[in-house]
Amino acid sequence: MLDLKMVLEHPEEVEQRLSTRGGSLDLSPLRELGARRRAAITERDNTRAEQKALSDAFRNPGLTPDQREELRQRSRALGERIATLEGEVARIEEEVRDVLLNLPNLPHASVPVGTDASDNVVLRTVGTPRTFDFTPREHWEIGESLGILDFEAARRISGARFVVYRDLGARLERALAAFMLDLHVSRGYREVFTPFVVQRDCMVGTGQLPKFAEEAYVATDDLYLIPTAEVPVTNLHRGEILEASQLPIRYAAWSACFRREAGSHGKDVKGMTRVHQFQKVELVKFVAPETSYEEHESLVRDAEEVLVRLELPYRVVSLCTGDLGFAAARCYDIEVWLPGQNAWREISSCSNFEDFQARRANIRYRPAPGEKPRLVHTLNGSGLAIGRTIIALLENGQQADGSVRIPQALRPYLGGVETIGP
RNA sequence: GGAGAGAUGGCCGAGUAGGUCGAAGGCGCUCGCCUGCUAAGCGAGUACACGGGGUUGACUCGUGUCGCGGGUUCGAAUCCCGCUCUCUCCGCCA
Repeated sequence: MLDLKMVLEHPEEVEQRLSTRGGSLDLSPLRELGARRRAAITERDNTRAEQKALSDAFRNPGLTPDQREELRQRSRALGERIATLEGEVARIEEEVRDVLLNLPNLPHASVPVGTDASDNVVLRTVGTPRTFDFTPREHWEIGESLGILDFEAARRISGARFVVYRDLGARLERALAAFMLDLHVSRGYREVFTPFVVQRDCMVGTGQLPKFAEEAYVATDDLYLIPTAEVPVTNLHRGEILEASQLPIRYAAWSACFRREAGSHGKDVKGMTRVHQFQKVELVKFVAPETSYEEHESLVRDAEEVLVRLELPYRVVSLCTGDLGFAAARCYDIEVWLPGQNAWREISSCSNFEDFQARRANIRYRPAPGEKPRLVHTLNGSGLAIGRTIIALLENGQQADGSVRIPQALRPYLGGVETIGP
Protein backbone atom coordinates (compact mmCIF):
# COMPACT_ATOMS: atom_id res chain seq x y z
CA MET A 1 0.00 0.00 0.00
CA LEU A 2 1.22 3.43 -0.88
CA ASP A 3 1.18 6.28 1.60
CA LEU A 4 -1.90 8.46 1.05
CA LYS A 5 -0.08 11.62 2.01
CA MET A 6 2.74 10.90 -0.43
CA VAL A 7 0.30 10.13 -3.25
CA LEU A 8 -1.60 13.35 -2.65
CA GLU A 9 1.56 15.41 -2.52
CA HIS A 10 3.11 13.96 -5.67
CA PRO A 11 0.21 12.76 -7.82
CA GLU A 12 1.91 13.32 -11.19
CA GLU A 13 4.99 11.41 -10.19
CA VAL A 14 2.95 8.51 -8.81
CA GLU A 15 0.82 8.36 -11.95
CA GLN A 16 3.87 8.43 -14.14
CA ARG A 17 5.74 5.73 -12.27
CA LEU A 18 2.73 3.44 -11.95
CA SER A 19 1.88 3.85 -15.61
CA THR A 20 5.16 2.13 -16.51
CA ARG A 21 3.53 -1.06 -15.24
CA GLY A 22 1.08 -0.85 -18.14
CA GLY A 23 -2.58 -0.02 -18.28
CA SER A 24 -4.03 3.36 -17.56
CA LEU A 25 -4.44 4.95 -14.21
CA ASP A 26 -6.33 7.96 -13.01
CA LEU A 27 -5.64 9.20 -9.52
CA SER A 28 -8.13 12.06 -9.61
CA PRO A 29 -10.89 10.13 -7.74
CA LEU A 30 -8.39 9.44 -4.98
CA ARG A 31 -7.33 13.07 -4.86
CA GLU A 32 -10.93 14.13 -4.55
CA LEU A 33 -11.48 11.61 -1.74
CA GLY A 34 -8.39 12.93 -0.02
CA ALA A 35 -9.71 16.47 -0.06
CA ARG A 36 -13.11 15.40 1.27
CA ARG A 37 -11.43 13.36 3.96
CA ARG A 38 -9.39 16.28 5.17
CA ALA A 39 -12.37 18.64 5.25
CA ALA A 40 -14.49 16.15 7.19
CA ILE A 41 -11.74 15.46 9.72
CA THR A 42 -11.13 19.13 10.32
CA GLU A 43 -14.78 19.86 10.88
CA ARG A 44 -15.23 16.84 13.12
CA ASP A 45 -12.27 17.77 15.29
CA ASN A 46 -13.34 21.39 15.59
CA THR A 47 -16.86 20.37 16.57
CA ARG A 48 -15.48 17.99 19.16
CA ALA A 49 -13.31 20.74 20.59
CA GLU A 50 -16.39 22.90 20.91
CA GLN A 51 -18.30 20.18 22.69
CA LYS A 52 -15.40 19.59 25.01
CA ALA A 53 -15.46 23.25 26.03
CA LEU A 54 -19.15 22.95 26.84
CA SER A 55 -18.49 19.87 28.94
CA ASP A 56 -15.92 21.79 30.91
CA ALA A 57 -18.43 24.59 31.50
CA PHE A 58 -20.70 22.00 33.07
CA ARG A 59 -18.40 21.60 36.00
CA ASN A 60 -19.05 25.14 37.11
CA PRO A 61 -21.16 24.71 40.30
CA GLY A 62 -22.69 28.18 40.00
CA LEU A 63 -24.90 27.32 37.02
CA THR A 64 -28.63 27.80 37.31
CA PRO A 65 -30.86 24.92 36.21
CA ASP A 66 -31.84 26.94 33.14
CA GLN A 67 -28.25 27.49 32.17
CA ARG A 68 -27.54 23.80 32.64
CA GLU A 69 -30.45 22.90 30.43
CA GLU A 70 -29.28 25.27 27.75
CA LEU A 71 -25.76 23.84 27.81
CA ARG A 72 -27.22 20.37 27.61
CA GLN A 73 -29.23 21.27 24.51
CA ARG A 74 -26.31 22.85 22.73
CA SER A 75 -23.98 20.01 23.58
CA ARG A 76 -26.46 17.46 22.41
CA ALA A 77 -26.82 19.23 19.07
CA LEU A 78 -23.05 19.22 18.67
CA GLY A 79 -23.01 15.52 19.56
CA GLU A 80 -25.41 14.78 16.73
CA ARG A 81 -23.32 16.74 14.29
CA ILE A 82 -20.21 14.89 15.44
CA ALA A 83 -21.88 11.52 14.91
CA THR A 84 -22.77 12.52 11.37
CA LEU A 85 -19.24 13.67 10.63
CA GLU A 86 -17.75 10.55 12.18
CA GLY A 87 -19.82 8.43 9.86
CA GLU A 88 -18.69 10.48 6.93
CA VAL A 89 -15.01 10.23 7.83
CA ALA A 90 -15.31 6.48 8.32
CA ARG A 91 -17.00 6.08 4.96
CA ILE A 92 -14.44 8.17 3.12
CA GLU A 93 -11.51 6.45 4.79
CA GLU A 94 -12.89 3.07 3.81
CA GLU A 95 -13.14 4.23 0.21
CA VAL A 96 -9.60 5.56 0.36
CA ARG A 97 -8.34 2.30 1.76
CA ASP A 98 -10.15 0.40 -0.94
CA VAL A 99 -8.41 2.38 -3.62
CA LEU A 100 -5.02 2.22 -1.95
CA LEU A 101 -5.18 -1.52 -1.32
CA ASN A 102 -5.68 -2.09 -5.02
CA LEU A 103 -2.86 0.19 -6.13
CA PRO A 104 0.42 -1.61 -6.93
CA ASN A 105 3.80 -0.59 -5.59
CA LEU A 106 5.97 2.02 -7.28
CA PRO A 107 8.75 0.41 -9.34
CA HIS A 108 12.24 1.36 -8.18
CA ALA A 109 14.26 3.65 -10.43
CA SER A 110 16.64 0.80 -11.30
CA VAL A 111 13.87 -1.38 -12.73
CA PRO A 112 14.02 -1.60 -16.54
CA VAL A 113 10.97 -0.10 -18.20
CA GLY A 114 9.12 -2.53 -20.42
CA THR A 115 5.78 -4.10 -21.20
CA ASP A 116 6.24 -7.85 -20.74
CA ALA A 117 8.69 -10.66 -20.02
CA SER A 118 10.52 -10.07 -23.29
CA ASP A 119 11.74 -6.76 -21.88
CA ASN A 120 13.25 -8.35 -18.80
CA VAL A 121 16.99 -7.87 -18.51
CA VAL A 122 19.39 -10.75 -17.96
CA LEU A 123 21.88 -9.65 -15.31
CA ARG A 124 24.14 -12.69 -15.32
CA THR A 125 24.28 -16.28 -16.43
CA VAL A 126 26.06 -18.76 -14.21
CA GLY A 127 27.13 -22.26 -15.18
CA THR A 128 27.10 -23.81 -18.63
CA PRO A 129 24.23 -25.87 -19.97
CA ARG A 130 25.37 -29.42 -20.58
CA THR A 131 25.62 -30.78 -24.09
CA PHE A 132 23.87 -34.11 -24.54
CA ASP A 133 24.79 -36.95 -26.86
CA PHE A 134 21.16 -38.05 -26.71
CA THR A 135 17.91 -36.15 -26.76
CA PRO A 136 17.23 -35.02 -23.20
CA ARG A 137 13.82 -35.95 -21.90
CA GLU A 138 11.42 -33.82 -19.90
CA HIS A 139 11.05 -34.34 -16.18
CA TRP A 140 7.72 -36.13 -16.21
CA GLU A 141 9.06 -38.82 -18.51
CA ILE A 142 12.15 -39.28 -16.41
CA GLY A 143 10.24 -39.20 -13.13
CA GLU A 144 7.59 -41.67 -14.23
CA SER A 145 10.03 -44.05 -15.81
CA LEU A 146 12.06 -44.07 -12.61
CA GLY A 147 8.90 -44.58 -10.56
CA ILE A 148 9.56 -41.54 -8.37
CA LEU A 149 6.84 -39.25 -9.75
CA ASP A 150 3.27 -40.54 -9.93
CA PHE A 151 0.83 -38.17 -11.61
CA GLU A 152 -1.80 -40.84 -12.10
CA ALA A 153 -2.04 -41.47 -8.36
CA ALA A 154 -2.22 -37.76 -7.66
CA ARG A 155 -5.08 -37.37 -10.12
CA ARG A 156 -6.97 -40.14 -8.36
CA ILE A 157 -6.75 -38.59 -4.93
CA SER A 158 -6.67 -34.85 -5.59
CA GLY A 159 -7.31 -34.19 -9.28
CA ALA A 160 -5.30 -32.43 -11.93
CA ARG A 161 -2.14 -30.47 -11.15
CA PHE A 162 -0.94 -32.47 -8.20
CA VAL A 163 1.91 -34.89 -7.81
CA VAL A 164 2.73 -37.91 -5.70
CA TYR A 165 6.37 -38.63 -4.97
CA ARG A 166 7.44 -42.20 -4.36
CA ASP A 167 10.53 -43.79 -2.89
CA LEU A 168 13.66 -41.78 -3.75
CA GLY A 169 11.41 -39.09 -5.18
CA ALA A 170 9.78 -38.60 -1.79
CA ARG A 171 13.14 -38.73 -0.14
CA LEU A 172 14.52 -36.20 -2.61
CA GLU A 173 11.76 -33.78 -1.67
CA ARG A 174 12.63 -34.17 2.00
CA ALA A 175 16.39 -34.04 1.36
CA LEU A 176 16.16 -30.80 -0.58
CA ALA A 177 14.17 -29.13 2.17
CA ALA A 178 16.79 -30.09 4.75
CA PHE A 179 19.67 -29.20 2.44
CA MET A 180 18.30 -25.74 1.66
CA LEU A 181 17.41 -24.94 5.26
CA ASP A 182 20.81 -26.04 6.52
CA LEU A 183 22.53 -23.93 3.90
CA HIS A 184 20.56 -20.78 4.69
CA VAL A 185 20.85 -21.21 8.44
CA SER A 186 24.63 -21.53 8.04
CA ARG A 187 24.55 -18.18 6.24
CA GLY A 188 22.70 -16.28 8.95
CA TYR A 189 19.01 -17.01 8.51
CA ARG A 190 16.86 -18.11 11.42
CA GLU A 191 14.81 -21.19 10.72
CA VAL A 192 11.12 -20.79 11.42
CA PHE A 193 8.14 -23.03 10.83
CA THR A 194 4.66 -21.52 10.58
CA PRO A 195 1.07 -22.65 10.02
CA PHE A 196 -0.14 -23.40 6.50
CA VAL A 197 -3.43 -21.58 7.04
CA VAL A 198 -3.76 -17.95 8.04
CA GLN A 199 -6.42 -15.40 8.77
CA ARG A 200 -7.57 -12.93 6.19
CA ASP A 201 -5.59 -10.02 7.66
CA CYS A 202 -2.33 -11.79 6.87
CA MET A 203 -3.29 -12.17 3.23
CA VAL A 204 -4.09 -8.47 3.08
CA GLY A 205 -0.86 -7.65 4.86
CA THR A 206 1.38 -9.20 2.24
CA GLY A 207 -0.75 -8.11 -0.70
CA GLN A 208 -2.51 -11.30 -1.87
CA LEU A 209 -5.84 -9.77 -0.92
CA PRO A 210 -8.08 -8.08 -1.80
CA LYS A 211 -6.91 -7.95 -5.42
CA PHE A 212 -6.00 -11.59 -6.04
CA ALA A 213 -8.77 -13.41 -4.20
CA GLU A 214 -9.38 -15.86 -7.05
CA GLU A 215 -5.84 -17.22 -6.65
CA ALA A 216 -6.31 -18.37 -3.06
CA TYR A 217 -7.83 -21.48 -1.55
CA VAL A 218 -10.22 -20.55 1.22
CA ALA A 219 -10.93 -22.92 4.08
CA THR A 220 -13.86 -22.60 6.46
CA ASP A 221 -13.69 -20.21 9.41
CA ASP A 222 -12.34 -17.48 7.11
CA LEU A 223 -8.94 -19.15 6.93
CA TYR A 224 -6.77 -19.14 3.83
CA LEU A 225 -4.30 -21.75 2.63
CA ILE A 226 -0.99 -19.98 2.24
CA PRO A 227 0.30 -19.51 -1.33
CA THR A 228 3.81 -19.09 0.10
CA ALA A 229 5.48 -18.98 3.51
CA GLU A 230 6.01 -15.29 2.80
CA VAL A 231 2.50 -14.72 4.14
CA PRO A 232 2.78 -16.19 7.65
CA VAL A 233 6.44 -15.28 8.08
CA THR A 234 6.07 -11.63 7.07
CA ASN A 235 3.05 -11.34 9.34
CA LEU A 236 5.06 -12.74 12.23
CA HIS A 237 5.89 -9.14 13.14
CA ARG A 238 2.60 -7.55 12.20
CA GLY A 239 1.73 -4.57 14.38
CA GLU A 240 5.10 -4.56 16.10
CA ILE A 241 7.64 -1.84 16.70
CA LEU A 242 11.03 -3.53 16.38
CA GLU A 243 14.23 -2.24 17.91
CA ALA A 244 16.82 -1.04 15.41
CA SER A 245 19.29 -3.42 17.04
CA GLN A 246 17.10 -6.36 16.04
CA LEU A 247 17.45 -5.55 12.36
CA PRO A 248 18.05 -7.06 9.95
CA ILE A 249 15.87 -10.06 10.77
CA ARG A 250 16.37 -12.92 8.32
CA TYR A 251 14.16 -15.99 8.29
CA ALA A 252 14.25 -19.21 6.34
CA ALA A 253 11.00 -21.16 6.32
CA TRP A 254 9.93 -24.39 4.71
CA SER A 255 6.28 -24.76 3.85
CA ALA A 256 3.77 -26.23 1.50
CA CYS A 257 2.28 -23.65 -0.87
CA PHE A 258 -1.23 -23.78 -2.27
CA ARG A 259 -2.27 -22.00 -5.45
CA ARG A 260 -5.44 -22.24 -7.46
CA GLU A 261 -3.68 -21.23 -10.66
CA ALA A 262 -7.01 -19.82 -11.78
CA GLY A 263 -5.59 -17.77 -14.60
CA SER A 264 -3.33 -20.39 -16.13
CA HIS A 265 -5.64 -22.81 -17.94
CA GLY A 266 -3.76 -24.76 -20.55
CA LYS A 267 -0.35 -23.54 -19.34
CA ASP A 268 2.20 -26.09 -18.18
CA VAL A 269 -0.41 -28.79 -17.96
CA LYS A 270 2.10 -31.61 -18.18
CA GLY A 271 4.33 -32.54 -15.30
CA MET A 272 4.72 -30.58 -12.14
CA THR A 273 5.98 -27.23 -13.35
CA ARG A 274 2.68 -25.71 -12.27
CA VAL A 275 0.78 -27.53 -9.55
CA HIS A 276 -1.75 -26.64 -6.88
CA GLN A 277 0.52 -27.71 -4.05
CA PHE A 278 4.28 -27.54 -3.91
CA GLN A 279 6.85 -27.13 -1.22
CA LYS A 280 9.27 -24.28 -0.97
CA VAL A 281 11.95 -22.87 1.28
CA GLU A 282 11.31 -19.16 1.55
CA LEU A 283 13.68 -16.44 2.69
CA VAL A 284 12.14 -13.40 4.35
CA LYS A 285 13.91 -10.27 5.58
CA PHE A 286 12.92 -7.29 7.69
CA VAL A 287 15.45 -4.50 7.25
CA ALA A 288 16.09 -0.80 7.76
CA PRO A 289 15.08 1.17 4.64
CA GLU A 290 18.59 2.41 3.93
CA THR A 291 19.85 -1.13 3.53
CA SER A 292 17.05 -2.77 1.61
CA TYR A 293 18.68 -2.66 -1.81
CA GLU A 294 21.92 -4.15 -0.53
CA GLU A 295 19.83 -6.77 1.23
CA HIS A 296 18.03 -7.43 -2.02
CA GLU A 297 21.32 -8.21 -3.75
CA SER A 298 22.48 -10.50 -0.98
CA LEU A 299 19.08 -12.20 -0.91
CA VAL A 300 19.46 -13.21 -4.54
CA ARG A 301 23.01 -14.40 -3.89
CA ASP A 302 21.75 -16.56 -1.06
CA ALA A 303 19.17 -18.14 -3.34
CA GLU A 304 21.73 -18.56 -6.12
CA GLU A 305 24.04 -20.40 -3.78
CA VAL A 306 21.59 -23.29 -3.68
CA LEU A 307 21.82 -23.66 -7.46
CA VAL A 308 25.59 -23.36 -7.43
CA ARG A 309 25.89 -26.17 -4.93
CA LEU A 310 23.44 -28.28 -6.88
CA GLU A 311 25.52 -27.69 -10.04
CA LEU A 312 22.53 -26.30 -11.93
CA PRO A 313 23.04 -23.65 -14.64
CA TYR A 314 20.92 -20.57 -14.16
CA ARG A 315 20.55 -16.92 -14.98
CA VAL A 316 19.36 -13.94 -12.99
CA VAL A 317 16.80 -11.69 -14.62
CA SER A 318 15.63 -8.26 -13.55
CA LEU A 319 11.91 -8.07 -14.21
CA CYS A 320 10.83 -5.05 -16.20
CA THR A 321 8.11 -2.68 -14.97
CA GLY A 322 5.43 -4.46 -16.99
CA ASP A 323 6.30 -7.87 -15.54
CA LEU A 324 6.81 -6.78 -11.96
CA GLY A 325 4.57 -8.27 -9.28
CA PHE A 326 1.89 -6.16 -7.61
CA ALA A 327 3.69 -5.60 -4.31
CA ALA A 328 7.29 -5.48 -5.53
CA ALA A 329 9.40 -2.37 -6.05
CA ARG A 330 12.06 -4.50 -7.68
CA CYS A 331 12.19 -8.20 -8.45
CA TYR A 332 14.92 -10.53 -9.63
CA ASP A 333 13.89 -13.91 -10.95
CA ILE A 334 16.30 -16.78 -11.01
CA GLU A 335 15.72 -19.00 -14.00
CA VAL A 336 17.18 -22.48 -14.11
CA TRP A 337 18.13 -24.19 -17.33
CA LEU A 338 15.90 -27.13 -18.25
CA PRO A 339 17.45 -29.14 -21.10
CA GLY A 340 14.35 -31.33 -21.50
CA GLN A 341 12.15 -28.32 -22.09
CA ASN A 342 15.03 -26.47 -23.74
CA ALA A 343 14.15 -23.37 -21.76
CA TRP A 344 15.00 -21.21 -18.80
CA ARG A 345 12.33 -21.58 -16.12
CA GLU A 346 11.69 -19.51 -13.03
CA ILE A 347 12.82 -21.31 -9.89
CA SER A 348 13.05 -18.34 -7.54
CA SER A 349 11.64 -14.87 -7.33
CA CYS A 350 13.37 -12.37 -5.06
CA SER A 351 11.65 -9.08 -4.33
CA ASN A 352 12.16 -5.91 -2.38
CA PHE A 353 8.78 -4.60 -1.30
CA GLU A 354 10.19 -1.54 0.42
CA ASP A 355 7.48 -0.39 2.87
CA PHE A 356 4.54 -1.61 0.75
CA GLN A 357 3.84 -4.68 2.89
CA ALA A 358 5.06 -3.03 6.09
CA ARG A 359 2.43 -0.31 5.74
CA ARG A 360 -0.34 -2.85 5.20
CA ALA A 361 0.85 -5.03 8.07
CA ASN A 362 1.97 -2.10 10.22
CA ILE A 363 5.50 -3.35 10.85
CA ARG A 364 7.79 -0.62 12.18
CA TYR A 365 11.08 -0.15 13.92
CA ARG A 366 12.55 2.56 16.12
CA PRO A 367 15.72 3.92 14.44
CA ALA A 368 17.13 5.06 17.78
CA PRO A 369 15.81 5.28 21.33
CA GLY A 370 13.44 8.22 21.61
CA GLU A 371 12.96 8.58 17.87
CA LYS A 372 9.72 8.11 16.02
CA PRO A 373 8.99 4.66 14.62
CA ARG A 374 9.42 4.15 10.88
CA LEU A 375 8.14 1.43 8.60
CA VAL A 376 10.62 -1.35 7.92
CA HIS A 377 11.36 -2.66 4.47
CA THR A 378 10.46 -6.27 3.76
CA LEU A 379 11.98 -8.61 1.23
CA ASN A 380 11.55 -12.21 0.30
CA GLY A 381 12.70 -14.78 -2.17
CA SER A 382 12.41 -18.46 -2.86
CA GLY A 383 15.39 -20.37 -1.75
CA LEU A 384 14.18 -22.43 -3.63
CA ALA A 385 10.93 -23.90 -4.92
CA ILE A 386 11.51 -27.58 -4.25
CA GLY A 387 9.31 -29.08 -6.97
CA ARG A 388 11.02 -27.08 -9.66
CA THR A 389 14.39 -27.92 -8.19
CA ILE A 390 13.53 -31.59 -8.61
CA ILE A 391 12.54 -30.88 -12.20
CA ALA A 392 15.91 -29.25 -12.77
CA LEU A 393 17.83 -32.06 -11.09
CA LEU A 394 16.05 -34.67 -13.21
CA GLU A 395 16.46 -32.86 -16.51
CA ASN A 396 20.05 -31.75 -15.95
CA GLY A 397 21.23 -34.92 -14.28
CA GLN A 398 19.71 -37.42 -16.70
CA GLN A 399 22.03 -39.91 -18.31
CA ALA A 400 21.85 -42.01 -21.48
CA ASP A 401 20.87 -45.14 -19.54
CA GLY A 402 17.83 -43.39 -18.05
CA SER A 403 19.32 -42.87 -14.61
CA VAL A 404 19.80 -39.51 -12.93
CA ARG A 405 22.99 -38.31 -11.33
CA ILE A 406 22.66 -36.68 -7.92
CA PRO A 407 25.02 -33.75 -7.31
CA GLN A 408 27.70 -34.24 -4.69
CA ALA A 409 26.33 -31.72 -2.21
CA LEU A 410 22.99 -33.48 -1.93
CA ARG A 411 24.24 -37.02 -1.47
CA PRO A 412 24.66 -36.87 2.31
CA TYR A 413 20.98 -35.98 2.54
CA LEU A 414 20.06 -39.01 0.45
CA GLY A 415 22.00 -41.52 2.44
CA GLY A 416 24.88 -41.45 -0.03
CA VAL A 417 22.83 -42.18 -3.14
CA GLU A 418 24.82 -41.09 -6.22
CA THR A 419 22.37 -41.92 -8.97
CA ILE A 420 18.70 -42.72 -9.11
CA GLY A 421 18.29 -45.66 -11.45
CA PRO A 422 15.28 -47.48 -12.79
C1' G B 1 -17.20 -29.24 24.14
C1' G B 2 -18.07 -27.59 29.88
C1' A B 3 -16.64 -23.99 34.06
C1' G B 4 -14.05 -19.69 35.61
C1' A B 5 -10.59 -15.34 35.14
C1' G B 6 -8.70 -11.52 32.34
C1' A B 7 -7.59 -7.86 28.08
C1' U B 8 -4.49 -0.46 30.21
C1' G B 9 1.71 2.71 27.25
C1' G B 10 8.32 -0.89 24.73
C1' C B 11 7.44 -4.26 29.26
C1' C B 12 5.21 -4.91 34.29
C1' G B 13 1.25 -2.81 36.78
C1' A B 14 -2.38 1.00 39.58
C1' G B 15 -6.92 3.05 38.52
C1' U B 16 -14.86 1.06 38.85
C1' A B 17 -20.26 5.53 43.81
C1' G B 18 -18.49 8.68 35.36
C1' G B 19 -15.52 14.72 34.79
C1' U B 20 -9.05 18.07 36.09
C1' C B 21 -6.62 10.33 33.36
C1' G B 22 -2.85 9.67 27.85
C1' A B 23 -3.56 7.64 32.37
C1' A B 24 0.03 6.69 39.43
C1' G B 25 4.21 3.60 40.40
C1' G B 26 8.07 0.40 38.66
C1' C B 27 11.31 -1.65 34.74
C1' G B 28 13.70 -0.42 30.30
C1' C B 29 15.68 3.45 27.33
C1' U B 30 17.79 8.72 26.36
C1' C B 31 20.29 13.12 28.15
C1' G B 32 22.70 15.54 32.23
C1' C B 33 25.00 15.48 37.25
C1' C B 34 27.79 12.89 40.86
C1' U B 35 31.22 9.00 41.78
C1' G B 36 39.07 8.67 39.90
C1' C B 37 37.19 2.17 36.65
C1' U B 38 32.76 -1.16 37.69
C1' A B 39 28.37 -1.03 40.66
C1' A B 40 25.25 2.25 43.16
C1' G B 41 23.04 7.34 43.56
C1' C B 42 20.55 12.18 41.89
C1' G B 43 17.75 15.18 38.19
C1' A B 44 15.08 15.64 33.61
C1' G B 45 12.81 13.30 29.54
C1' U B 46 10.43 9.04 27.20
C1' A B 47 3.02 6.29 23.52
C1' C B 48 0.85 6.20 18.73
C1' A B 49 -2.24 8.13 14.93
C1' C B 50 -4.86 11.84 12.24
C1' G B 51 -5.79 17.14 11.06
C1' G B 52 -4.18 22.57 11.17
C1' G B 53 0.03 26.21 11.39
C1' G B 54 5.13 26.12 10.34
C1' U B 55 12.00 26.83 9.13
C1' U B 56 7.29 20.74 6.05
C1' G B 57 9.36 14.64 9.67
C1' A B 58 13.08 20.64 14.66
C1' C B 59 8.54 23.12 16.84
C1' U B 60 3.45 24.13 17.91
C1' C B 61 -2.10 23.87 18.28
C1' G B 62 -6.40 20.61 17.93
C1' U B 63 -8.61 15.70 18.01
C1' G B 64 -8.74 10.54 18.90
C1' U B 65 -6.97 6.08 21.09
C1' C B 66 -7.07 2.18 28.08
C1' G B 67 -8.88 -5.58 23.21
C1' C B 68 -12.92 -4.55 19.11
C1' G B 69 -17.97 -2.73 18.09
C1' G B 70 -22.36 -0.51 19.87
C1' G B 71 -25.43 1.89 23.91
C1' U B 72 -26.53 5.29 28.21
C1' U B 73 -24.78 10.51 29.30
C1' C B 74 -23.61 17.35 28.38
C1' G B 75 -19.24 14.06 29.36
C1' A B 76 -16.96 6.89 29.94
C1' A B 77 -10.55 3.42 30.96
C1' U B 78 -14.55 3.73 34.58
C1' C B 79 -21.88 2.01 33.77
C1' C B 80 -24.83 -1.44 30.09
C1' C B 81 -24.97 -4.93 25.69
C1' G B 82 -22.54 -7.82 21.87
C1' C B 83 -18.04 -9.80 19.79
C1' U B 84 -12.93 -11.37 19.61
C1' C B 85 -8.71 -13.07 21.88
C1' U B 86 -5.69 -14.92 26.00
C1' C B 87 -5.06 -17.74 30.50
C1' U B 88 -6.57 -21.64 34.26
C1' C B 89 -9.30 -26.20 35.38
C1' C B 90 -12.19 -30.46 33.31
C1' G B 91 -13.25 -33.50 28.87
C1' C B 92 -11.50 -35.20 24.01
C1' C B 93 -7.26 -35.83 20.95
C1' A B 94 -2.00 -36.36 16.81
